Amino acid sequence: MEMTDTRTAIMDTAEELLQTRGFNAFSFRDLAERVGIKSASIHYHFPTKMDLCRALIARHRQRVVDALETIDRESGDAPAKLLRYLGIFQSTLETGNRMCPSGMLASESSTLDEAVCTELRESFDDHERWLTKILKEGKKSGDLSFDGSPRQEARLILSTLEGAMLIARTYSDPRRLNIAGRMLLAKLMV
Amino acid sequence: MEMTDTRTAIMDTAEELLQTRGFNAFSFRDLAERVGIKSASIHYHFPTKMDLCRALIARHRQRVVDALETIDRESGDAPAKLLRYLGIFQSTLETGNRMCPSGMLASESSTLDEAVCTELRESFDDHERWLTKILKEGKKSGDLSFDGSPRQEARLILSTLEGAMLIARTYSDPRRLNIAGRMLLAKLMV
DNA sequence: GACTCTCTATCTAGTGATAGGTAGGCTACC
DNA sequence: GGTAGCCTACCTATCACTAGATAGAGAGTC
Repeated sequence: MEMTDTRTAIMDTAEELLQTRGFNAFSFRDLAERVGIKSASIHYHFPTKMDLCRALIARHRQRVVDALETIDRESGDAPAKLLRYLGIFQSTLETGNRMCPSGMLASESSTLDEAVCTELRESFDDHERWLTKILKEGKKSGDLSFDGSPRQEARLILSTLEGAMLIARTYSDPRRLNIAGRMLLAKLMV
Repeated sequence: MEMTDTRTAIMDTAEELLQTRGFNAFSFRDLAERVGIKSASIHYHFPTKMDLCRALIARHRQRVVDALETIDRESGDAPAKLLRYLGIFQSTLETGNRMCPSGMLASESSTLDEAVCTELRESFDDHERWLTKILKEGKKSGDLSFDGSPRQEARLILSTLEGAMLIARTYSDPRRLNIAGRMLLAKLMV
């Protein structure tokens, strides 16, 4: 019907395939069959597969930024915010054993456009900036305690969660991520 | 099967391509051109691509197990062993921005054989077993200190290193892994 | 109301390139 | 003379992508 509906359906389906299979492991035909159109029609909305990739990562970034702002607005102290942050990763993994889109693209980064890689790094930077802010906040208020710099601790948290997702997915066991997340949080609240 | 020179050359080249591009992002033709033979000849040594994948992961597992045994034999206390363990990951990343083979396959696991997935999980189990042993050892001797169970701490360490590799690779910056590794170690020696 | 023109969103049909894999032949060594 | 190792030549399937046609909606003109 409307351009927006189909475009959104393509992106939603592509995002699911990206998160479950990887960007190089689904074709425009896979996508088209699921959406219920022909593969040629996808090219009308996204001229090349890289255009689709750019759109996916841009939308994902925006959603993450929005989610983090919501956490800032609705949650209380730093530990509460971090707990909700963990929740994002957990619910991703629990929804069809999906990997974080950024993490998946990171593993395929050598096969992607430079423009996509830049956007991908900025996606990780979004997480890093927010975590750094929360860690500073928590240290100042005395709710969190850690030895490294907030920026380095932020990177460590993100690395751990991405790695835990990657491995938990291999075992199809979301509890692995859950336990890793809770341990991570416990170490910050000693 | 004999380990002829060609077979080894195929595996070495395939391993490099697996670690840099991913298993689904290189073809038998890519492989053949680099080795200096025709793609049909690769099928003589490895009938299918999955056979090649199985051989790669089996060899990788053996090498990891051997490397860990060497560390056990040559290194002193638990912190020294963990430091050398980190060195394995760092040198992998510093050699052409390579990802750990297991980590790369993990991201592609949904496109792999069940047999390969099983071997992949066992590969992670190898790390987990060794780390668990070292952590128990270090706790007993007082060289290491941590709150979680040795097994859970082992999983956390492996997750962090895999995730840090994944992200460091995206930035082409091995120092990110180095810093993550050193922070991880520092937290165990408080 | 009927006409034309344009735009959107899709289709059919096909491109050249490349994927993994196969059949059968050549050559050198035991 | 059998076999190991590699070759040429080819297969079928699929890839991202394109050209050109078509149906429908909307706007403006008469």
